[in-house]
Amino acid sequence: MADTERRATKQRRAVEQVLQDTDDFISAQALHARLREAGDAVGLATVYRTLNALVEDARVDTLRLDDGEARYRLCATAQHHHHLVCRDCGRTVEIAGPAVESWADAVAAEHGFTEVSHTLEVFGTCDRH
Amino acid sequence: MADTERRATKQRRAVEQVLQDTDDFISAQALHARLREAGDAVGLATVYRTLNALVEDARVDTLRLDDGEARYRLCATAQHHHHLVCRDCGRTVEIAGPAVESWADAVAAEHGFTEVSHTLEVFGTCDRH
DNA sequence: CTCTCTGCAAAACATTTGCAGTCGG
DNA sequence: CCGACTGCAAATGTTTTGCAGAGAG
Repeated sequence: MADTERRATKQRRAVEQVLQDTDDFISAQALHARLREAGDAVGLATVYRTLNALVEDARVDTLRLDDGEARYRLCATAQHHHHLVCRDCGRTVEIAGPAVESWADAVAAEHGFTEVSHTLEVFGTCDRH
Repeated sequence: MADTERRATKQRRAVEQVLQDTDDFISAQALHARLREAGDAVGLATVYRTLNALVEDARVDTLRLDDGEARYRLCATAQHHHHLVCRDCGRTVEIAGPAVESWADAVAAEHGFTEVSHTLEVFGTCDRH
């Protein structure tokens, strides 16, 4: 059920288009709203379904903030990376942290943990809004 | 509203007791269920209210997983730290990562970000369940 | 044609809130 | 006593799902 063939429908393309045009993380609700303004009448349920499919295919990243709303963003690179997100304007920069990766692995191994993975997000206020 | 005096009620003590007895992260729902089994009839709303109060007072940590359920855990130390969580048994180890802290600050500054904060959680499979 | 995908509305959840009554200090 | 705290139920907000119909291949 991972890469089962997926149809190229109008609404799927519309969702991907919005993601493409958005450099920052966007919530499903916001994405849906944007589609409506753009004239594309895509159902909210479809937006969720499409988003979940994309996440499953590892084509988008998910970010869970404390407000209970999940944010989605198209992955620029398929490889593992982190994000530097502006608290105010939402601008996002993809960052790599080689040192962090190995540190996490090391610490985990030290405690007898294997199959290590991790999540790391950096937040801040950017100067040029 | 931060450290406004807080009353020591039976239900508050019950919630803290469960947290005390739980070394791992636990969801509000699970905590509530555990209270019920224990005979303490504490309302779910009260559990949430108490948990939020504790978070506000920085006495517990919050962790948002991808299942949309927030997990809570009593802080061992008041200072900033991260967690190494076992995917299978939920065992949690508090870890410190001085290098990560400074790295995050540096990278953020490099991109013109200030007021930097971050979240970092490490997951893995621990050998001794 | 067939079988997946979509829309809509209802359902399912987690969490919050309004309010009257309770109880700690 | 007084006001903060609680319980319950209703309200909220997000995400999921059931089902009949639409459209891609």
